[in-house]
Amino acid sequence: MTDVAQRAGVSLKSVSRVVNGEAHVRPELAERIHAAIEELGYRPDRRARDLAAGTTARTVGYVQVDAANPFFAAVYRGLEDVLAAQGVLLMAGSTDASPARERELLEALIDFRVDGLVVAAAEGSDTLLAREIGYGTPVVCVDRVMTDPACDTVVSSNRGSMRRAVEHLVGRGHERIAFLGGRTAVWTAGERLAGYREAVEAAGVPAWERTGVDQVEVAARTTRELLAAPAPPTALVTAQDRISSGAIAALHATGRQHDVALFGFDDLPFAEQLEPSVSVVAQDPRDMGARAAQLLLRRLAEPERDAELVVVDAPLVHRASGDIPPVA
Amino acid sequence: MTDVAQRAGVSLKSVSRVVNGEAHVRPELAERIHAAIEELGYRPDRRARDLAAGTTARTVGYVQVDAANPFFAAVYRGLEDVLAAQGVLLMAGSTDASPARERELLEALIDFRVDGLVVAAAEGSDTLLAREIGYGTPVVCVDRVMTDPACDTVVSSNRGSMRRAVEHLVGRGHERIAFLGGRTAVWTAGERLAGYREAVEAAGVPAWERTGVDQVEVAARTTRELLAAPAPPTALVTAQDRISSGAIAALHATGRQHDVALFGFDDLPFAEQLEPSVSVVAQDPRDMGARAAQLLLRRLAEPERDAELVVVDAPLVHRASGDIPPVA
DNA sequence: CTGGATGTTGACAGCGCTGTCAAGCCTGGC
DNA sequence: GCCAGGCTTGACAGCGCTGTCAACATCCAG
Repeated sequence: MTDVAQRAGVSLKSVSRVVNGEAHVRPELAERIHAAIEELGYRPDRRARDLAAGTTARTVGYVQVDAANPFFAAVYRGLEDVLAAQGVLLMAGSTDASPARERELLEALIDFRVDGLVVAAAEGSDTLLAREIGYGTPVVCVDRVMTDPACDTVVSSNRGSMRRAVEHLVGRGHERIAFLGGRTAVWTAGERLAGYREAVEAAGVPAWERTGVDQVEVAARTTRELLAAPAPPTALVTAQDRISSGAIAALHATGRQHDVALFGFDDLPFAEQLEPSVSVVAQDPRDMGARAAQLLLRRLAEPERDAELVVVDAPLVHRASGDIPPVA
Repeated sequence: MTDVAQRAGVSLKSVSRVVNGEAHVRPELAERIHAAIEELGYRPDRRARDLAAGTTARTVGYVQVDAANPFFAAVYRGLEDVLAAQGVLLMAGSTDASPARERELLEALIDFRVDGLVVAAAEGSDTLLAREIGYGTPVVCVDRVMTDPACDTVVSSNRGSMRRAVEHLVGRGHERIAFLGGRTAVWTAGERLAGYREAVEAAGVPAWERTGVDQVEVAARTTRELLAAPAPPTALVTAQDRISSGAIAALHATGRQHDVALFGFDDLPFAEQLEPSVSVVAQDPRDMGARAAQLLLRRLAEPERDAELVVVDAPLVHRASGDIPPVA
């Protein structure tokens, strides 16, 4: 900037004025400055500007479990959809469910003085987050619920949708419905399990639970074990996309895909084209991201408002696999 | 920081020393400062630190077409895999193939003084990018090639792999092989088309090209049109995942999936479980991202080295759909 | 007990920029 | 011709931090 000022033969302040489009600069002078900027390829330093003006960086930090996972990628896109329109940039990182990494990320983001944080990482350093909320940093939780302190939150209707999916299976006459779910320490996993339990209890059919499944391969192996049982389940409920993938792979590999009903949580690519097509509870992660961004923006505008909980309805998408009847 | 210094009764510089773990601070003093930091919940401001120390922000900008697209999300993850280990944070944005948005993003990223840029957006403001390279900003192109000035680049073996896929189809006896590709202004789309042409010309079978297909729905419609022709293609080659998705949907919807051979570019979720399972050229975008990050890191270390072109081999994954013979 | 080496601390300038404020200029109305 | 009022410009301080350097304290060898 000093170079630009020198080249144009003006003071720093005049350059600053031109760069920021302030009024009160003689057109002739402005032109000279523009020329100097052009020749030097000058771009102002946002960090210095924000520091000097006391403005925030207009950036938002996004902490997710895994950027390559379609769910989180879609949330990211949803955030971006609304944030980019406001000129807000995203800084993001994956935790791979490691609390240490989450802590590291959160701290790095805070050190950069992001305007707000969106956290889509189910487990982890609640304490650090709680503290940060205490200091007034706007935080929105996605797909995770924090109660102390309360925090703006966006979640799907995990429990209710899962319950309805299981009820559908019950309605088709199933009595041996196995549930494959993730680690129950994860809030959403717990909710979905609870939905399953509500449904089987209400129907008076036995609960058959396998939790702690968090990889495709484990889901496939578990499915094979289940199918090999003397009285195997006639229906499978898979509590998230990776588990569905594993179960579908196992079902196809053993040729049982037309015999065992399947209801998955999370929509799947090619769910329509698979044979049988697969019934799912379809979350809309992009929408969740967009809502999270809106919540964040609103909190930025009104810091004192009460924490808001947005529950996005995740509808059932009925396809063939959920309508397979129980075999005798 | 001033608050911390006051509370601990020391100078700013001592706090700075403790925060940065410099030597030459009496343990007792350090402890007092730590206590003050703890009580005040102080976190240093990275922007101010970088500014004062003249260090870079240790951030990398990633410009992609669409964060929700699995290919770009995987590249992102690959970048993160190697960058996070170096304590480098990513700032990313989607362009949706809009040059204006790309320009905006690039400028914003530059204003934040990122250490380097990774660009995975096929079309766009080469001029701005070229200029930035001229100013010495490290830039790595992924899935796009820029020649003037040369720039570190990571691409798949687009042309060769596509040629081999078509050759495989030819080897199975196909003579009516239709190609569904994206907009040829996009470098990768052009390369894949070129690979197709090489193969059909060598085999002496007619070229049958449909380009400019860039949405799932368009791909599906085009596929239906192709199949409705008097002498429909006996094999389809789809030049990217979204086109494959559309073609597969159309094939299944019309019940022709077992009659028409299909070879797709980009691996697909459930490619194995679909019936028929689908043959593809499998790019490894996560690896591409990792290599891009390595290239960037290397250039950061040695700014003067020649631009490097990394071609990642994209192997053919033979499954059932590529082996369907031509119907008479 | 002295000198030099080493350890500890803080004052101060300055990173690139903006806010404040005052100085100098021009305008038009009387 | 004079002055109030507005326009244009730049000097300067300071955002939160670090580098430099000088001041002072402490230690040990001779």
